[in-house]
Amino acid sequence: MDSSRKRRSSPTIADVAELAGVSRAIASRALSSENRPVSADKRARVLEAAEKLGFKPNLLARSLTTKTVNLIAVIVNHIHDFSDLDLFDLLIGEIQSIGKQVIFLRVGSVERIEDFLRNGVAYHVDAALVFSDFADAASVRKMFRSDDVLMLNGMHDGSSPSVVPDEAIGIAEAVADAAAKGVRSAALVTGRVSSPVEQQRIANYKAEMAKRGIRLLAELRGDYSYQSGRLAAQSPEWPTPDAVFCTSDAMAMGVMDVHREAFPDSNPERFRLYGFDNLSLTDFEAYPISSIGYDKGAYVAEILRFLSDPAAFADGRADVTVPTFFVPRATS
Amino acid sequence: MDSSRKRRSSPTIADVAELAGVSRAIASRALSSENRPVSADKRARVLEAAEKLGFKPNLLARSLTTKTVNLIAVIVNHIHDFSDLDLFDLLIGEIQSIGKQVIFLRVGSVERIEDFLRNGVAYHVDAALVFSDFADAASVRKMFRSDDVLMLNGMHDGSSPSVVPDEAIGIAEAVADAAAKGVRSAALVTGRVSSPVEQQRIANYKAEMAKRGIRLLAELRGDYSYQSGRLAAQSPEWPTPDAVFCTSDAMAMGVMDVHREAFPDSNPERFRLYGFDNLSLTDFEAYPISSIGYDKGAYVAEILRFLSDPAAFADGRADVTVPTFFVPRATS
DNA sequence: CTGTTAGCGCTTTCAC
DNA sequence: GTGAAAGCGCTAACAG
Repeated sequence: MDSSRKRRSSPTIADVAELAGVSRAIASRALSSENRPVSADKRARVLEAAEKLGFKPNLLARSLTTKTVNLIAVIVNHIHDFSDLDLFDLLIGEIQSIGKQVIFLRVGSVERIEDFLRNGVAYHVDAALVFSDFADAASVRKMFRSDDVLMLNGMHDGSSPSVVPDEAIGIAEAVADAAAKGVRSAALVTGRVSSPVEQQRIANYKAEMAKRGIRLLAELRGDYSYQSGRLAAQSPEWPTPDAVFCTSDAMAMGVMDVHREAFPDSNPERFRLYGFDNLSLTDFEAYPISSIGYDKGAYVAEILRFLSDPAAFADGRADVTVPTFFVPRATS
Repeated sequence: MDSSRKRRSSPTIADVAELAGVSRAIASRALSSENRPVSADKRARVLEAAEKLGFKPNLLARSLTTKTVNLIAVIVNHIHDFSDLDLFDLLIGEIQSIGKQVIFLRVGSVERIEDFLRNGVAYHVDAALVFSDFADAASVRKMFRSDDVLMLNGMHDGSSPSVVPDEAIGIAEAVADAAAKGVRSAALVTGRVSSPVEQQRIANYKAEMAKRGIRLLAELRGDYSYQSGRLAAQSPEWPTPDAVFCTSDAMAMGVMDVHREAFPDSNPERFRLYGFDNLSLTDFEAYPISSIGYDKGAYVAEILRFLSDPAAFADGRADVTVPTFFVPRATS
């Protein structure tokens, strides 16, 4: 009579134990992925019972005792900030392959961060991967009550580790390529300068250009978007440089289209064009833009290394970098 | 002496209650978003204590009793299947705005689905949104032990509701546009025909073409990608049609590039070109492809309507549709 | 190896 | 209004 309790909701481990004729503890052990001590026959009985009942553990309940949820928060800006979709496809796949799940937090502004902080959703994740540059490490640690925060937005304080592409390498290669081809002057089309990554990127370009004796004729400010690239190219301040360096491929596409339009038959091109990000788009024939990229696999591998042992990762004091490289295409 | 327990981990509701000098039950009620009965002064004391301690409720523990986690699973294929990023940006934002979070499940194949089924991660979500066409409704319901499954992949059984763009409308408009411009013959470049959505899409094109007296000269099979569009256009079977209908914008881009290359000066174009998806890419000057799209806001609104009251949504027996429309651009 | 016993942090009866 | 107490489903001691 009492065995008919738990009518409608899904079977619990207690049901499995009862059916198998063992204690809950034994059932728990038999079902555990780790190798807990259980006699062979009881394990078999438990497994059979679980199968028969269609038992699925309640991971929330489990996490209450184990203090681990197998949930990773990925914090991004608006999603079109993903300069590279492939990266996230790879990342999510890899995270899943180590048995964890990804919970996406889209944080389009500083206020939203405050919002989450106040309402406290999605705490208790095992770790947080921060791509959004609206969040600093301290805020995120506070937000998730966790020290396992990996900064991927170019920011880092002393306490949280970070992984960043080493942009200096690719930029040096690109500028060297230009110099080798006789470029003496250039324009720089930039993105949101509020971002520390962007500031560093611009500084790298300037340093390399100075080193190679390339004169900076103008610095046009965009926002990484195609439209902002178009606007820059149409701006009255637009100079007549030997080369144009854009801090995003989308902006380079905009620049390219404006000039295709203005000088439909210009052949050879009026300037050498360099983008940044190495979007898969640049493999399209209409936008064969030389760019700067990095090995997504290596990058994700570092992230996974962090996830599988955050403490060890942080131990390596310095922030981890992944090298970038220049990818020549038709526009240079 | 005992008040110093709970040293390092985050404060629990018991800590708050203790500091406020009330019982845990009172603290729970005072902190609840619903209006539970608590005297004003105790509520104030609790709120103050919570603030002071930086208390954040453990949502997992809460969900153990409330049976609701405020977690929505979004199940996708590989991420580049997102024919439209904007959609997911919008979707995640909206879901967050109703206080829920998104957990992303990337399921690249049927085997992966089985995998999840066995390991049973991420159960107990409140609802699942299925974009992946590797999962049928029954599997997903089983997978999540939940009836609150919304099919967005074009599949549906009798039990789970669905939302789909009504492609017939936009396709009819596109074919009508072609017919009005004197198109008498056409080629069709298709995607993965294993997908039911694609099958329906193709059927729609054929029906409309028949209706308008447009002859189908060839049906080339691609996989939605740019490269497959290029391949189709280079195929020996490529006819000389008045128009080319592609079931994705990316394929149309590939077709366009191949022909730009083959006939650099062809002006007017040798055929009218129609894509599908209305990618934001088609706003780029280099790919001004006429396409078929739908209102993402309306689509997401329907999804949200489901999320806020799944039972009511399912009540309206029929599957919900969102109209598509033709978006003319330079290529038609 | 096994079962009993405590909880994890929170909400919710149910009496007062 | 309030608090004591009973769980939610699971795992982790601790004795046997």
